[in-house]
Amino acid sequence: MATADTILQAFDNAGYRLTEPRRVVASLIGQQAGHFTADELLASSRRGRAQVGRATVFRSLDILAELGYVERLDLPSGDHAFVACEPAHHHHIVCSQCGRSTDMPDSGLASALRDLEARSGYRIESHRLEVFGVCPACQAASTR
Amino acid sequence: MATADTILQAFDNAGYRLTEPRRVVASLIGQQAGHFTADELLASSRRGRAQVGRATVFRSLDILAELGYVERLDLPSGDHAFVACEPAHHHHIVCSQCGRSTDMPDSGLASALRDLEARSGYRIESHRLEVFGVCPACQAASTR
DNA sequence: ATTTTTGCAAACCTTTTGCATGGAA
DNA sequence: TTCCATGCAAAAGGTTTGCAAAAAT
Repeated sequence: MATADTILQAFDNAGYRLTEPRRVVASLIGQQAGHFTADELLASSRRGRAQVGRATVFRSLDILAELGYVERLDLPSGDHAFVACEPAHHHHIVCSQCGRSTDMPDSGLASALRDLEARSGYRIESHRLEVFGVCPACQAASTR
Repeated sequence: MATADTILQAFDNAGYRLTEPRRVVASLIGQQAGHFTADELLASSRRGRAQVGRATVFRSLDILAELGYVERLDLPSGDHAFVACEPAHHHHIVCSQCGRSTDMPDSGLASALRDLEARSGYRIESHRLEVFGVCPACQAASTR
């Protein structure tokens, strides 16, 4: 998962200026345990001393999503959320209890898609897989 | 894909009353070639003689999504759309040109997920796969 | 008769935008 | 100094809700 530092660097490398609000956003994202909404990020900035405007939060998340350090997630509830992640194609498995997400190994999905491509006749351009479940830690917690 | 009749029956079987607006919505959905938004459905009702209120369109789509005759789709553009479908677990492959969607065979996804479950330690509860590409017909059309 | 459903309009929420000010390079 | 970024507040979508009237059972 991308850390605050990694995210800051990402802004820099992509030619964006390193501003105070962006430092704050980077740090806030680094602190999120699981997925978070734009509003939650905004709220947590308001809880601290370093405040950031609503528009800036959205603008920053936009950029980071573009750069791949954050990914948009559509939760089963219909809410839109984000998770911090590495900028490479991958999928997430999201814990439905704690919201934490793990990058998942491809586990045969790629070959399944090639198979599908051949069978369906579609030329596949992109895909999106979201898996929801209960993570090991939450399973352990509920057994206890 | 669910037809207008199938959808009407679905309302009935689930204990909802068969009203004129619901008939109209069912028929409009039956006419959609590919995916459609709530607003598009509303607009197409306005084009015809049979009008339906905005709220009713949303309420009907809610019910049908619940019953599984329609599925919510998150397009790569970020828009929310729906597609008519059969009420069984399945995935869609959506044409990025014409918007039509086909139910796709499972093609190894299930086993890939079992593998993932074993490897990640998560207890998988649900998943969501959306595949986007160009359908055979649109490929042919662009070659021509 | 009773209960559900509708339609309208207002309320809501989330996200975007215009624009003048402030800050980074 | 120049250009980018911020923050505000307003606008814009899209979706939901309260409520009285209308329709289905």
